[in-house]
Amino acid sequence: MPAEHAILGLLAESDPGAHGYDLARHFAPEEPLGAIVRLEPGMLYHHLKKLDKAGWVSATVEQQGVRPPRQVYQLTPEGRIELDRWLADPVGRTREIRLEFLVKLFFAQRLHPDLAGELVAHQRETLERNLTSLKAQQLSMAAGGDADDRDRSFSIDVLALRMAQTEAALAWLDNLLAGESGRKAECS
Amino acid sequence: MPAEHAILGLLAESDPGAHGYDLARHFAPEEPLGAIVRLEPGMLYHHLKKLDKAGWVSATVEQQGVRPPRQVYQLTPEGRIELDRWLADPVGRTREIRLEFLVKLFFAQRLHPDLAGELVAHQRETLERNLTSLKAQQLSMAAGGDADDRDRSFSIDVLALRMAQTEAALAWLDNLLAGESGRKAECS
DNA sequence: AGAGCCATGTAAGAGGTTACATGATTAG
DNA sequence: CTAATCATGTAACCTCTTACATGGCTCT
Repeated sequence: MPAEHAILGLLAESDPGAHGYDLARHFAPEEPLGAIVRLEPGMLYHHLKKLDKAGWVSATVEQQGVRPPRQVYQLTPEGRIELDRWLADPVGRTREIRLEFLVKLFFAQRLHPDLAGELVAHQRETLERNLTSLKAQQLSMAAGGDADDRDRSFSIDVLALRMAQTEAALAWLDNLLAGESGRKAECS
Repeated sequence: MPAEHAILGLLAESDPGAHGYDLARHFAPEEPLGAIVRLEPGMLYHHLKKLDKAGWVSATVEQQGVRPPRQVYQLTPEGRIELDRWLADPVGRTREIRLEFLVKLFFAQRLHPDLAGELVAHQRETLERNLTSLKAQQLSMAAGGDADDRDRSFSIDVLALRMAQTEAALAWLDNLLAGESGRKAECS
């Protein structure tokens, strides 16, 4: 799922459009995007066909003599709408921060630099809600006595891990916001 | 992969063996194990067949009159060896802590309570190494100047997230160790 | 009488990985 | 001469998800 939106994002940045091989380069492991999402050529071409069928990209064939003809893809207006909707939508679970949110952030900074801060803020709120719910579960876990001691102590450890990971992500988001406004202030 | 080892772990705990439906109960979402790994019945039976073919479990059929016959599975000696090997082996990546390591911890505490602390210590070392490598990448990133500014600043943010998540996991592991030795001291 | 438990599975399909095929061109 | 680049894909193969089929039994 994040891979397809990453493709939409790349097409939004490449003005006359791009063909599969062009896009594949951005998913090489040394590129910033490839360091987050891995995408083999086979899957890339598969996704492009799916996006075409969904009406989010459109292809125009470009003949090239001896090589296979290039399919040059462009973002359609519907595709752009879908991309913007996706970019504004924070991820629901903490574990999705590492992949999907990073991809959103990557493209938000490029396509809507002024709205990237809003994405971060919304993501912060979502994680804050998750943290609250984890705290509630922790309380009910300490009280509720239908499980045996080993089970309860283990469940408490699990909750503690989830809370620690969520808190770490929240702190990172705060640093992001501080860093960005900091850089803005430097320039003014 | 963690699901199959969880099955081995459950069979190690159930003495005369267990059939699929028995095992499935442990993967219900309200059970401590089901809160970590989700496993639908279809996949469970599939895994049991795979484990049988691998020689890690063996099945004996138990007729039941009108209902479909029970396949009662038992852990084989090879299965036990594989389980113990897996239990002693820390996970390589921080993101595997949330799933695979928690399953290891769950069974380590039940099957080898005295070795659980060792697993945690080994996991700590592994994550510590990961953290060192992330720090090195961070340094080379700040120095290396072949990328444009946006790319570099983004890559730095990505590294900062990974470090924050790894540090959170390390702190949680430390609390685990402190908690366990604390509980041991209480009992003595 | 109807819901849900027991106990096994199959079937269909989505999604992903890995490896390969093509065949000229260009760089070391 | 060898290897990589260009540019597309296909094929085989896993894994996982979702949903369903069976059919008697027990609880309310």
